[in-house]
Amino acid sequence: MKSRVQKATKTLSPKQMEKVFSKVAEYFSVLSEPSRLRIMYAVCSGEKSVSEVVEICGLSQANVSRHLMALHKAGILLRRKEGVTVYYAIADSATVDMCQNVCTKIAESIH
Amino acid sequence: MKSRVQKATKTLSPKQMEKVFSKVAEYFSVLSEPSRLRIMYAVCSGEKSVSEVVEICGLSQANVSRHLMALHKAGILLRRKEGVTVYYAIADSATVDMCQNVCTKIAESIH
DNA sequence: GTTAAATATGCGTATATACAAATATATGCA
DNA sequence: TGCATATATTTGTATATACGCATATTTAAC
Repeated sequence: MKSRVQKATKTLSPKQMEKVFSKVAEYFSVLSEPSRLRIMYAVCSGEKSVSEVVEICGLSQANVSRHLMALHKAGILLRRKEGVTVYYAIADSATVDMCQNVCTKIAESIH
Repeated sequence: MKSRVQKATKTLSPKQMEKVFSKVAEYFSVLSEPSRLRIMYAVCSGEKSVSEVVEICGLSQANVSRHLMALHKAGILLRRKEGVTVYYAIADSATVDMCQNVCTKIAESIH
């Protein structure tokens, strides 16, 4: 962590470092709920509407809506409105790759 | 996320999938606190004792102890006792790499 | 405008956890 | 044994947030 963070934050003050850590913590926080990971799993195969995610995940509409919004506000999902329907899609495949890696590692450790 | 997770979980039942998501959520949860990220930053440059981390991070001893323990229980840090001193070190450099990537991306996106 | 469908939001409750302060435990040494 | 140091834990309080339920908002069709 040190070298690359320092490279990216070479000119950052301790206060700015704190700000980065705070933002990174928020980012991980969004991914720290099983329901949201389920939703990510549903969306990562392709853009989905709220209703479709509700159908796939079996969660309540209110919860799905809120979780999708949280993922969107964190910059993890894109949001596109078409009529009354709202579609969400992965914003950055790097996030999905990261989740893939963690899931794989943990799935293996469970076996 | 789909292809690789499915590859790793090809034979997993929905219940087992839930278990994986639950574990992954716990994993991200441990990394979703600024204090713990600060501690990770301190430890990733090399094994550190609890007191050293207290000194570096400026957090209370009780908090550092608990955070280090949480990171250890999540499998992120190794724990080694030598006399009264307890040393913690990065267990898997992949975790640090992941934090590096996220930190870099977010540090760039700030300014 | 009225209605229906899709999505978002307000509110109350339950749960989780970070932190501070005090205390407990463990180890090494005289 | 007694004491000092290092680490861990307990307890209380404050804060955050997931969920269920009800309701509001938005848009399209009529």
